[in-house]
Amino acid sequence: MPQRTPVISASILLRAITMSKGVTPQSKDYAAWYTDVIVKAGLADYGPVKGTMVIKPYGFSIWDNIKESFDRMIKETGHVNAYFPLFIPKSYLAREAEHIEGFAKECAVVTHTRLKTDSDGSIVVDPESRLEEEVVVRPTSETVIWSMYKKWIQSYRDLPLLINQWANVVRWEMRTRLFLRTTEFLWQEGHTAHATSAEAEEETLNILELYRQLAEDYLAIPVLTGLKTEAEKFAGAEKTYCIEAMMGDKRSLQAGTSHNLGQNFAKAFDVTFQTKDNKEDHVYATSWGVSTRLVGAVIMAHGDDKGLRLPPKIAPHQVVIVPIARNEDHVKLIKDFIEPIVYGLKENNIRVYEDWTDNSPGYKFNDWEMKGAPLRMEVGPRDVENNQAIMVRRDTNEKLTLEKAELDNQIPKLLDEIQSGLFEQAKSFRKENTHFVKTYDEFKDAVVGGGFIRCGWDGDPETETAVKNETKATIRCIPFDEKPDGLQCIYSGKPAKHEVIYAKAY
RNA sequence: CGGAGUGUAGCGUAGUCCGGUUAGCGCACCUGCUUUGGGAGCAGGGGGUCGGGAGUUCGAAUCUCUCCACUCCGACCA
Repeated sequence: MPQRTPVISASILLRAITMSKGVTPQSKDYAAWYTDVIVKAGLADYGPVKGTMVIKPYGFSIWDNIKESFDRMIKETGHVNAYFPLFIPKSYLAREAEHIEGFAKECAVVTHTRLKTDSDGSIVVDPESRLEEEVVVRPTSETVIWSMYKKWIQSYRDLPLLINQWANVVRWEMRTRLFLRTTEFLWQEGHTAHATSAEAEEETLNILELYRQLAEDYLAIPVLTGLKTEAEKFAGAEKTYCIEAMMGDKRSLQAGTSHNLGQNFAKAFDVTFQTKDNKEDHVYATSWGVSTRLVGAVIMAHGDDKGLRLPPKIAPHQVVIVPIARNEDHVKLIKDFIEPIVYGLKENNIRVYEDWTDNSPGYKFNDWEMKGAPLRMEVGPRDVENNQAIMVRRDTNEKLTLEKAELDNQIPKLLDEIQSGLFEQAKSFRKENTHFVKTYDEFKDAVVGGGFIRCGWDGDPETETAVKNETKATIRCIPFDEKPDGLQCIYSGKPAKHEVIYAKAY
C-alpha cells in the first residue's frame, strides 16, 4: 500500500507561528489583525447569539473611560441623565415615516411572553402568550422619548429639555464585526427639545464640537467635522452632522453623529408648547450619539503589528510595572522599592498596575505591548541597586532610564507626550492619505489607493449613487471647511455645489 | 434567500478517500523542580457524546440517509 507523503504547506506553518504568539500583521490581512487584537488582548469575545459580543473587563474599562469623559462633558453643558425603557410599542416606530423606513429592516420584535415545556420535554414558545401589540426592542429611542416629552412639555418654561441616556440598543444586522457593528451595542443617546429652530441647530453643533473634543483630545483620533448628505443622514432628521475618522487601512469610520431633527418628531408625537406670547408651536428637537464603536476606532486608528496602542487618557492601565525577580529576596526588594512610587502615582491619579503574574518578563513585555499599555516600567534588582527604573513608551518604543526621584514628575509628562504623539501620528497619516482630485480617472485611481478624497460634487443624489455603485466610495461628509468655489463635479463635470470627502467606509 | 465550504479536547488540527489496536499531535490548562533584563526548560498529569439522530456492518470519526450549526462569497445593511 503506497504511503501518502505528508505535505506541510508554508501557509500552515506561518499560521501555526502566528497562532501561538502575536497577531496577524496588518499588511498581511487587516481584518484578521483587527479580530486577532481584540481577542488576544482580551477586549471582547463572541457571544452565543450570532452578531453579539461580550465586552470583557479590559475592553469594558476602555469604554468606561470614554463614557466617563463624555459624561463629564455633557453634564458641564447642562445635560442630565435619565433612562427610558428597552421596549417600544411597535406602533410608535411607525409614527415618523422616514424613521420607520430607516429601521424597519433591522428590528428585533418581541411577540410572546412565555415559554413552556412541550410534551416531549423540549422548551417551546407558549402560543397562548402571544402579545396583543408586539413590542420592538429599541434600535434607538426617539419614539419612546418623544411620547414621554409630550407629557412633560407644556410651556416654553419647560424648555430646553436636555436629556441623555446611556443604554444598549439592538439593530439586527446581517454582517457584524466586533465593536464596529454588533447586533446589540452600548451607546449614549442625547435627546433635546428646544423652543426655536436656531436653538436646536446650536445644540446640534455644540454637541458635535464635544464629539470632536472627545475624539481628538481623549481618543487621540483626528476627525473631520461636517454635514452628511441626504442619502447618508439619519432616518427622520433634517440634518445630520458627523465626525469622520480615518482608520489604519485608510478606510473611513463614522465615529459620532449629531442630528437636527427639526419638528419632525414633535409633529409625529404632537409635542407642542406655549410660547412667551401665548401662541402654540411644535418644539424643535435634536438627538446625538456615540457608541462602543469608538473602541473599534481606537483600535484601528492607533494599532500596529504588535497590537494595541492606547491613548493614556482612556487606557485601563497607564503605567504597567513589570518586576524582574529571580528569587524571593528580589521580590521583597522590588516590592519595597516600588511601593512609594506606586503610592505617588496613585496620588497623582495615574492608573498604575503591577504585573506579579508568574509569566516570564519577556512574556509580559510582549503581552502589555499587545494590550497597548502606554508606559511600561521595568524594575529588577539592578534598578533597585541603581535607584532607577526603565521606562518604555508604547508609541515610540523608546527606552529611558529614569532616577527614582524623577519618576513623579516625568511619568505624567511622558503620558502627555504619548497622548499627543499618538494624535500627531494619526494626523500625519491622514494628511498623507488625503487626496485632492480633479478628474474621475484620478478619482478612481485614488479610491483604489485608499484614503480620503476631496473633490467637487454637483449636489445631485444621483451622482452620489452612481459613484457609489461604480467605485464603492461614498460621500463621508461635506466638511465645514469646504471650498467649492471654482471646483467641478468629479462625475458630471458641472460646477460643484460642494467640496466633499469621498472614501470607502466601514 | 442563492452559491461554495467546514464541523474531531478551550483553540488549532492529523486520521475520513480505502471501516479494524486504547482517536494522535501542537498551543493552552494542572502538579513538581529548575528558571526569570524581550514570548523559559524538563518531568509527570487532567481533559473527547469524533456536530445530533437513524441506518449498513462482527466492527463506524471513517460508508449511507437525515437534521443542525458555523464560515466565506453574493444579495441586504451601514
